[in-house]
Amino acid sequence: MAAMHPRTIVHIDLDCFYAQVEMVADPKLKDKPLGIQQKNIIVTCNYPARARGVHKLMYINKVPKVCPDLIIRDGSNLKRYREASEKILDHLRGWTPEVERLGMDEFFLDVTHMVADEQEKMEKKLDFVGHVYRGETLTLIETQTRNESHVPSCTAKVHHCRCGCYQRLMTGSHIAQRIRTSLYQTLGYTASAGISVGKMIAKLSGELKKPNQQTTMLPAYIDGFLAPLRVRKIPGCGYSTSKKLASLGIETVTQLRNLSKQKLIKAVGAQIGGRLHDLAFGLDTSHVVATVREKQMSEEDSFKSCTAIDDVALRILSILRPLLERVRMRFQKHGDLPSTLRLTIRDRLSHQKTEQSKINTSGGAYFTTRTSRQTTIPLGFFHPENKKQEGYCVDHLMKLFFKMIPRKNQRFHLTLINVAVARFQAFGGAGKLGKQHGIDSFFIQSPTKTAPSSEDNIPTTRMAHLEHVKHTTDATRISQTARKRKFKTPPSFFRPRPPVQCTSGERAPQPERRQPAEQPVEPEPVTAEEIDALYITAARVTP
DNA sequence: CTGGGGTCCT
DNA sequence: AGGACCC
Repeated sequence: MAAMHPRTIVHIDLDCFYAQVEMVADPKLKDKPLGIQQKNIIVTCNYPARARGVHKLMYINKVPKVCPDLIIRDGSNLKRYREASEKILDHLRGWTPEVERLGMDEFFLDVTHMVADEQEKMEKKLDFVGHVYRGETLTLIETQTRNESHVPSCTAKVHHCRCGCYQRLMTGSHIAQRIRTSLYQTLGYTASAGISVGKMIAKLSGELKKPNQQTTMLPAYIDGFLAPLRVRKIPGCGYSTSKKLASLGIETVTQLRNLSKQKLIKAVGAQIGGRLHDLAFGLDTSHVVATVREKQMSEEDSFKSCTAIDDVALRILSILRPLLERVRMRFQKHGDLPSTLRLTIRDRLSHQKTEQSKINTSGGAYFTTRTSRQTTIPLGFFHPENKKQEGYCVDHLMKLFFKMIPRKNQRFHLTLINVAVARFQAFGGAGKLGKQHGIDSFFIQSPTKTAPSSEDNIPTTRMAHLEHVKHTTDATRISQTARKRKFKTPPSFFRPRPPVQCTSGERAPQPERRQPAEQPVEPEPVTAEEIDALYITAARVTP
């Protein structure tokens, strides 16, 4: 008979990740209260700081009261955190290829095979290592069983699962311990872990004892553990879903269990409803999906106010540069390039009206909603040898911006700008080939365009102008100088060779998804008239 | 007066 | 393109 709980899943959660990265880099910080700041917020902090009352997502102005000597590090540049996360991911993959990353600091490992291997080769473990949920009960039962004395029937029932999961989880707890130890010894990071028979329950188990500890959850205790939890604790049941459930009078898992699947699905949709119903009973068959590369890359910046076009362009530029750098690094490593470029904004003015309706319908705090526009771009566009990509990108992004803020006179009040690239595809086989064959061989002139003129330098010129704008505030004067400038033919764009072959062999076959208009349409850079209009608008909008 | 990322579903 | 979720 097939085992009822065949898998062993380990969830690894790095302790206060950003803070730990800083502490590993600078051990002096280790025992002092440390907070990581982004904008006006302490996004995370180490445990000494937590002992003083600092917590995640705490406003910076609250800090002096609770912890005046908090050491603060700036966390707005995520580079080192990304790198640390990659190292950790690689390290974990050394133990098993079945590693799924969630965010930067959480990892699911399916260690079923490791457990099986170990059980074949070695003596079976006789004890758990680390915490076991309700382990006292367990010890009591074992002692009593050994002594053949009376075992209360209800308790005995509880830990009795004959499918073999008890032994597997015992082995799993040792594997988790070894992984955590090696993580600490090789990279210096501590983590908490949860060990159980499914992803959700492993994740929830790991939260029971932190930091730098681990907890195993035996199937017999799952139902009892889940019963009193708020539904909001269930991964996948977020703010919105839990509000919907609350409106039905459902706040705990027990209440959720008493709602029919039909009603649940009606309330929150088939996907989430179905999942949630199962999860309420601890039933979780979702697989650990090995993490491959990111499917999109983005950079964003938030701020109090951005109301002028020039400001938009400059902010876009400053976001764009590190993003392009990341695209280059990825291309060097994996030989793929993105073919989608997206601009996202948060505009106070344009969604002010919806704010009211949002409050009315959802009855809660409004979330400033984001608006985005995206465009397809020829694959070769992002090739490192395309020296003008920075300027071209600003062109595209400004066009996308004007799709969202269309009217010349329309005022706007941005509080966030995000630039993203997506739809990565293999380009030219590999990053290095470019040099061997001469980079020109990777580009073909777009057939929709006439040959590039020698004055194909508009973006560069305009970029220089943008840099100039940075040091001046007289928008009117800018608009006049801009108008005098003669803009010529739009720049040419590149197309890659006929596709070489996607390297995504490792991915499971996907349901056939139609690519939107694969022909890389001419991206249409901003025209001279539009640029003029842009500056005129800037002049009007600027106070 | 919630950061700066990401994923998948509708 | 937006919504909801995760960290």
